[in-house]
Amino acid sequence: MEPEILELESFLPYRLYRLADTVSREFSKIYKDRHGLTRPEWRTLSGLGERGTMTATELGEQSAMHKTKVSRAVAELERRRWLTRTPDETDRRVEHLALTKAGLTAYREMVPLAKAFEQDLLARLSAEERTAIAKGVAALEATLSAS
Amino acid sequence: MEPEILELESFLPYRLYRLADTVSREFSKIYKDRHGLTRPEWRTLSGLGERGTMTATELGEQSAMHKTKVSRAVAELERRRWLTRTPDETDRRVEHLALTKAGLTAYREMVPLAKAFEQDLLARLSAEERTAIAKGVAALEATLSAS
DNA sequence: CCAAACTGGTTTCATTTGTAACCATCGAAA
DNA sequence: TTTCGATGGTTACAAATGAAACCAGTTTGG
Repeated sequence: MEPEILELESFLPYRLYRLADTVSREFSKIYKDRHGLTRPEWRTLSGLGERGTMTATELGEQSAMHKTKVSRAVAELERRRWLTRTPDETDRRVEHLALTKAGLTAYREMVPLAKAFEQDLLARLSAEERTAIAKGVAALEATLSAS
Repeated sequence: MEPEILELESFLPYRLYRLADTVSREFSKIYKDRHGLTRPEWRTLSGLGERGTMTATELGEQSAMHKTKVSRAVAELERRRWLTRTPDETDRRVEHLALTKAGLTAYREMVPLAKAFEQDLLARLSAEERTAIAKGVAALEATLSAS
């Protein structure tokens, strides 16, 4: 074990990134092929589908996107008429976003595909491995959100 | 549990991506602040520092980068005189890349910082949590490289 | 009240990225 | 051999991203 060498293969930040990149790339094929969505657009669709109504700021918090990404994704989904904006009654800076019928249809079509993707991935692991990844990821999330 | 809703917060691809993004962003500050490196440049430096000599293709495989990223990173490090290219004797398409003294110095400066970063991250977890993340990530890596 | 600081959201501009086309070289098969 | 498909690597172009400036509206402290 030479101290001056870093083994990239076992370096956690690198491994996490590569893993997430691979999984995310694979999954993105689904919404890209299906609807030509970008990741920010998919997350926006997904967030609104799940929660019903959100503001752009809330969307950014929920899905860990920079506000410019949210802004552009919302603009694109609006252009497709997949969502509408409703001005807030009391604060005129704020807009409440919600999916249209068309947006909801697309979302409902995506949900089973997303779940199937996750299931397929997890099905290749043993029960202990599934527990391990869940526990490990949760632990890291916890420390990172704390700091 | 409504079947038509996807909970983004517990969706593995999303969680992995967010986690990796957060960690990677945090870590990138180190090499960005220090040397103004991009991620592909850091990986190239790191790969060559670890292995000594590699071709661009090998670099791409080792660090999971598309060949255009490798190409550009190598060009930049060469511009800085952190690496040199040596034509292969028998195959004139291939170049063997190696760090110069300056490149090696930068690498050696980075290694302890990278290790400290990883240690700090892992130190916030319990022993079981560390085992869990290692096991879980390894299991996912294994199934993904298999498929 | 009113100025200053702040917040929600958009736009601009420079940088990074991905895709595909490309050039040169190599290897295999006819 | 010649030719044709694969391979190492670069480049060109379009799309995605991040940082910072920006606009409008809101809050706060004097």
